[in-house]
Amino acid sequence: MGRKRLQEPADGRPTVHTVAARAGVSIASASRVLNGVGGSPETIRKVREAAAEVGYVPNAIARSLQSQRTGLIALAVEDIGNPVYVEMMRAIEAVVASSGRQLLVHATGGRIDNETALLRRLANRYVDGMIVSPIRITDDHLTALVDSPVPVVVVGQLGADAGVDNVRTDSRQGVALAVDHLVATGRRRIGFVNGPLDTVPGVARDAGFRAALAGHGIALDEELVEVGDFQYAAGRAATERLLARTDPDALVCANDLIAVGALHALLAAGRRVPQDVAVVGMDDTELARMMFPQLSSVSLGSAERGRRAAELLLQRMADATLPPRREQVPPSLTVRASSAAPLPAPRSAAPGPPTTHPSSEGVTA
Amino acid sequence: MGRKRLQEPADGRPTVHTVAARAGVSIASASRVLNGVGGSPETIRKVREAAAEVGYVPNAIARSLQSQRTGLIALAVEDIGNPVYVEMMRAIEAVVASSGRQLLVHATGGRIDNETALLRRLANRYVDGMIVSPIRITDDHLTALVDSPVPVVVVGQLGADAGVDNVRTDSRQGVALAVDHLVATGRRRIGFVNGPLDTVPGVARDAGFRAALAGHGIALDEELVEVGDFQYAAGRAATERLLARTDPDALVCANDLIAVGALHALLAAGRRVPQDVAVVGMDDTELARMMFPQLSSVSLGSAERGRRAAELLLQRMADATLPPRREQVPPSLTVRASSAAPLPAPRSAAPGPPTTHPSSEGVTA
DNA sequence: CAGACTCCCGGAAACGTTTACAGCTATCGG
DNA sequence: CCGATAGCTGTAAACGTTTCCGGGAGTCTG
Repeated sequence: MGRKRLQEPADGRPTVHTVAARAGVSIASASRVLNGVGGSPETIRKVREAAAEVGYVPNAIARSLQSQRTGLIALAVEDIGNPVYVEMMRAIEAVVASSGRQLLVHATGGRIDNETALLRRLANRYVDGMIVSPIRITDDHLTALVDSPVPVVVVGQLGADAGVDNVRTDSRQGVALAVDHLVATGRRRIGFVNGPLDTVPGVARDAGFRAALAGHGIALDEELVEVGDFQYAAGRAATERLLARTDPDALVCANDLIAVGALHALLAAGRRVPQDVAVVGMDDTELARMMFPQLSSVSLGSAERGRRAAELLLQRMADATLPPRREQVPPSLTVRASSAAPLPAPRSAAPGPPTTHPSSEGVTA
Repeated sequence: MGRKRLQEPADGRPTVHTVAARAGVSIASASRVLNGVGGSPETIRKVREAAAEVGYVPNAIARSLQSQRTGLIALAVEDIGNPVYVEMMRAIEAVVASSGRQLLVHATGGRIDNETALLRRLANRYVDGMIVSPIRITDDHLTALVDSPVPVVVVGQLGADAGVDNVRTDSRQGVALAVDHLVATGRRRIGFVNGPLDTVPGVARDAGFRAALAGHGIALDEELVEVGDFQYAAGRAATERLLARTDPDALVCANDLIAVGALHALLAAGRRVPQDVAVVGMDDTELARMMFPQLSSVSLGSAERGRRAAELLLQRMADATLPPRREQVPPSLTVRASSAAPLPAPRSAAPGPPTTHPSSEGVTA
């Protein structure tokens, strides 16, 4: 029997050639048996035996090169420490798993170059598709998205002309829901703790806050606005700065992490929540329910956005010729103890539970 | 010019053949230029031009098949919603990134089959190495670990004979630190809210708790022990059950998520923390500092374990012949407001900050 | 000016798998 | 008893890249 190539690679790991040689059959037969397609009983026995003896395990890279698919899907988010991305990830994971694929997550740490590098690297066929949720978007970035070799779906705001599938929400309206609720329950000195203004969500929420106040005919006192990043520590520090110079009766926070920081700062400063200051967070993550008192929060439908993004991606992977699609998930407010109505003359419905009973499940607006 | 193969694959994406043909050079030259090694100025120009014109992007899978490496490292954890894994991930990420590789995370959801499947799939060369932190370990699992085609490092308890690199802590001693502290500050009816007893950390912490109490000559009242899973909701529910039947003056919790649940249940039941009940968490995550009052917590050095695991992995990837190594990171206790000494006659040092000043940074034991 | 050396290039093999194709044997139907 | 057919097998090509090797052209040295 003339062997045309090395049976055992330097690596030492067996290949299909090793198995075939040992079983005394061709690599084609070996491959067929190993894939469970075809083969006579005798061949099957021999190949199985040989494979077991040498401890054969197929090389997925080689298989992928041949089949042009890896069965892997990637999700890139900036901060995996933010529970909102965890919820999104879980929703995506469910869809992805049900399609028989596996999900891999990468945290970009908000470093834009990192995210672009990831796109260029992973998307070069290591994964069959990708979902990214950027908070900053540059042109370079957008280019990388558009001519990615594999399908990409974006979760977040993106221009209609971007030519990329995307699922977004309306966080301006989300902020408006919070403001409306606070105004309706008698609050007037409403503060706002936002994330960075060089991020897409940051500017949207800022605009939403200003518009909502104006809509109620309330003049905005700039002292009531603070900016940090989207983290707990920044939210706490920003709130401390804000409290040092003025006296709000409510705080709208640009996400739940910030809201938790604000709550901490308020309680540490001796303010009662919600009696003295009402707090409303955003994203409606598990964290909001974990606090005491539980935090009211505006849901931006992250799980739903994740689910839809995953579905869009699977569809596009099945048919690359689909036109770019945009979907939108509406925000909704869940009122909990941190903003239950304490001030005189709450005109709206939603009487809310007594603030001393924080285990209430909240009232969705 | 005789073209021997299809220049444009059905896929439509350009390959190095496309570029070479367009530039009028061989694929060898094209490849060299694209990798920045060799080539005359003229050739370089032509190839670069051709590549840009057709929008060439290299196929990483094919490259990996040739080079036998992907530059990717995977981390598998059970619950990415638990901040302890986020911290571990950040530490790992830092090491991995500094080696020029990229980290991918996979959440197994604690489903053991899922984790094994991941091992068998990813480890088949999609990644160059893998760090896993399982909470349940079966024989099947262990087998998959041991004869994985790529290096694997385990974060967590593993028998010395397992033959796999691993980094672990001593969570029995961790629980002991918490109990010692509580006893030293005058607590006697110390409760314990644990995770499932079919997990490795679950049994270790249970054993640690019993041993520590015995060490202080305190008889264990079984009514003071509750079990749930390692999540917030379970911690809260377990604490509610516990409070319904008995009356602890302190609670040790098997992780921070449980501790947060316990804190919520205590406050909702009208107990003062720490005056009526002291609370100590475990893992010392960011969450502990976010609470009000801030939670005392036993650090199990997750960041450090992550860092070391990553280093072990990189070493093994460089030299597969290394003998299996085991490293251990000691636990340490950080005392914060939730267990500051309120009961009479605290014999130990660590006077602790007044409980009304929760922004203290804590005292490390 | 001859020989040695450098540089660049193209052909071809290799990475490990799947699969189209053709040939062979054995069985079946007429 | 012979031709068709079904099932199995092996050869070889293909996936897209990198890289070894030999040859040719140009440059430098003596």
